[in-house]
Amino acid sequence: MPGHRLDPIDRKILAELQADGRMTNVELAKRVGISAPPCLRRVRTLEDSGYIRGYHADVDSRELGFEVQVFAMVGLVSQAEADLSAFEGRCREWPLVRECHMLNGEVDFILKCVAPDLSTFQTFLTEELLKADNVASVKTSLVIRGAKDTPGVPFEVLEERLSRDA
Amino acid sequence: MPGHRLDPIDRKILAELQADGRMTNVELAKRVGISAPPCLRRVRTLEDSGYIRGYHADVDSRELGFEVQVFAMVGLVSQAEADLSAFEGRCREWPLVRECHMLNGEVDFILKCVAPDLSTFQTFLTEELLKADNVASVKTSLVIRGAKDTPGVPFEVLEERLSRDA
DNA sequence: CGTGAAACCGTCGCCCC
DNA sequence: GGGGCGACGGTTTCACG
Repeated sequence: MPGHRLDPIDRKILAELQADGRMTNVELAKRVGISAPPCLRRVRTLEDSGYIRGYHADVDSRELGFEVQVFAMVGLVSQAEADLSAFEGRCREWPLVRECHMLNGEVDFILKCVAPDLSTFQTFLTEELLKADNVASVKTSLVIRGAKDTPGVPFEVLEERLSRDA
Repeated sequence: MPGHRLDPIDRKILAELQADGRMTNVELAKRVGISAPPCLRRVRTLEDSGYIRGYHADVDSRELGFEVQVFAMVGLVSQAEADLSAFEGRCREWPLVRECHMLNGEVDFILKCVAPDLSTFQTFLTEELLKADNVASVKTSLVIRGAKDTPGVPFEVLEERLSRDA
């Protein structure tokens, strides 16, 4: 249900499951201060209403052999809606592209890519991305090192804002 | 090559837990073709050795009230290592900054930020980021819409590469 | 890596406010 | 409406072969 506001217990549940997605329900219930059955009911409701999209193990991509991470700024020839959608669809099919966001300003899209090595990425760049329909320009920036990569959302900011508005 | 210490069962475990981090151990064991106890031992080993950094619920930030997502390109005055580290440390303390990557090329850092609304972000931009020590320039791009945001790593690419090298 | 057993947990029905 | 209690079945997690 859109617009349904969450109470403080729901927000605590989301914050706890974001921090540790494998927490048992009894541990979660203890932390949010209710007993297990109603806690599980709340979690199911949050899942069904879309607040929780899923649960994922956070895998270390570098240790697994993905040593290259690249941001690519893409400009298109045509910005007609059908052409934007077509490009987005292509991005969804490329496994090396992990994120694709449409931006305002001079560039049309930003892509976050990973690859096992530079030559794999360059093959993708020259053979796939640059040859794709409607692509006018691509500027790539290699990630030299990662300084912060926090999954999820800052609940502290949300709580602060809610208490300020109250 | 990294990833070589992992056998096919370990890689299957990682792929399954990345797709569904709350999968029960018995279900996971069934999918990878071994019984539950050794499967759990493998998972613990993968956690301890850093291949699995953690488990997180994937929370819908927009539905929670974070309606603004921004990429910020930051140029610094000094690129001396101490100054780079100092800036990275500041990014880690800003809750609105979810990711901070050091790049090659004309810009020094790319930041991915979220905020409840534009005015919250603009306050952060003008009062925090632009006033921070050593910051020379900041160019921001608002995310108009997200087209793809896949957590994790493309295991398909890894498997293809391993079989090609074999 | 597999088997068995014990402790724990997820889940349901029912009762309460 | 949401929260608590109790019980059943499945799961986690040992020790051992």
